[in-house]
Amino acid sequence: MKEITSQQQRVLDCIQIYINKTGFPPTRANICKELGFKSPNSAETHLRALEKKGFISIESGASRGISITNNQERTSNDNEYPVIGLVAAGSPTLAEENIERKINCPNSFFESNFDYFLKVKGLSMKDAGIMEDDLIAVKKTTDVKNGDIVIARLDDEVTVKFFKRKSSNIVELEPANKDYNNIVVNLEHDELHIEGKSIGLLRKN
Amino acid sequence: MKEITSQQQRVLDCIQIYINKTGFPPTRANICKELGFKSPNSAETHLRALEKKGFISIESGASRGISITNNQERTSNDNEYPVIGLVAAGSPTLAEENIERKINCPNSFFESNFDYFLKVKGLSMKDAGIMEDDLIAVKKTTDVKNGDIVIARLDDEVTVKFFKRKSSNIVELEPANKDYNNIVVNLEHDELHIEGKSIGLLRKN
DNA sequence: TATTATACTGTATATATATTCAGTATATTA
DNA sequence: TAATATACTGAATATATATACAGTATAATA
Repeated sequence: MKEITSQQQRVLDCIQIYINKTGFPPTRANICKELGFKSPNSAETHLRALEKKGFISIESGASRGISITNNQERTSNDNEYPVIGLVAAGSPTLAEENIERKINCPNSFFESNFDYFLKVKGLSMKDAGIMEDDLIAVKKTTDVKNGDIVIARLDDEVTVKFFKRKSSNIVELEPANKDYNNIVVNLEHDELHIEGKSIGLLRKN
Repeated sequence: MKEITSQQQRVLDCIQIYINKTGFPPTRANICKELGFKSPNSAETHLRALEKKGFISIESGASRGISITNNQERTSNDNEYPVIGLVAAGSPTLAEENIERKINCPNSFFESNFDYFLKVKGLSMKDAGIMEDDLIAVKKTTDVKNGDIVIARLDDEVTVKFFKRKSSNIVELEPANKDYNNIVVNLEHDELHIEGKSIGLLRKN
């Protein structure tokens, strides 16, 4: 996010105030009237500058097609949670390219704090009520107990399963669907990375 | 606030969703496209009806000059949604004694507005990923389509099922669990009251 | 029975609006 | 020094949009 000039800030404020007051964004002419400009092109150029700097987005051709972008600063706010979709092999889960979108959600929404939403692929946890495209609230931790629903990484593939420690060296990842088999992991040979555990679920019909 | 018809509700929802998605209200043409109308006047007349009933206000002459009226109910509890547990026979669902607690949640959390969370009892919708003690986000409406997950009241008992209209008089309430049977309702003899439909789900492990 | 509300299609049009082009001027950067 | 960003005025225009008008049809209400 680049620097904003004082005039551009005035225009940005004007847009926000107008939306708060009326429920819809202003036209170029509205902005001119509010700020005392005499040409609609004054507003236009400011809007284009704000768009270029990422403060707003403008839908081409649409009247009043201005929307204020929720920028990174607001995102770092404590209740914008990223939604992680398909995780590219080898890339860290929370890498930029894996973030599908963000969801605003109160911090104390689930029983415990969590770090991101994971979009579920497949039906391997169907009998635990976890369906395709459900969003799992994931808490990043390696402190997992038997019976926890964990997000595990095996050979660059991310999977959601029940966690079951069989012995000091053997861990089983157990699906909740009889069409799938348990994944037996021997920690001596295979690298198992526990990304975190599920502490809740969100579904949008 | 007068009664709203199902079509008017669809238009109102469409406006809210459009605003959530784009940041600004739709034009008449936008609404037509979303809802399949072929004439802009279809949208226009619905908008005028919604305005007359107080659900929206329209600024004359302004493009996209629609704003959704925040009525008293919505204003009083900003985003505190009640959790409804066991519903006492014969009592209205949202009666004080049925409210277990409240959950703070952004208004635009699910795709559409909703009215309360219903705590699920039993496993009759297990194969749809709805488990015991899950919280269903319920939108109060009688405008339901085949395949919708509806909250229905039959003989003072509240149940969550798939909705399936078989004929003008026959409605089937279909569980998502082969251990349960369809409930066939003959509207001539039995009284079926649709409380609303599920628009999302929340689970806390 | 007439009236009103709902729910549409289809056409037409005045005007609201975005957007381009032509200028002027100042300050900053390469 | 040339180029670029900022900050405007003023005029012109294609088109996006609200809105009226003419219909059709059904259901509810007085």
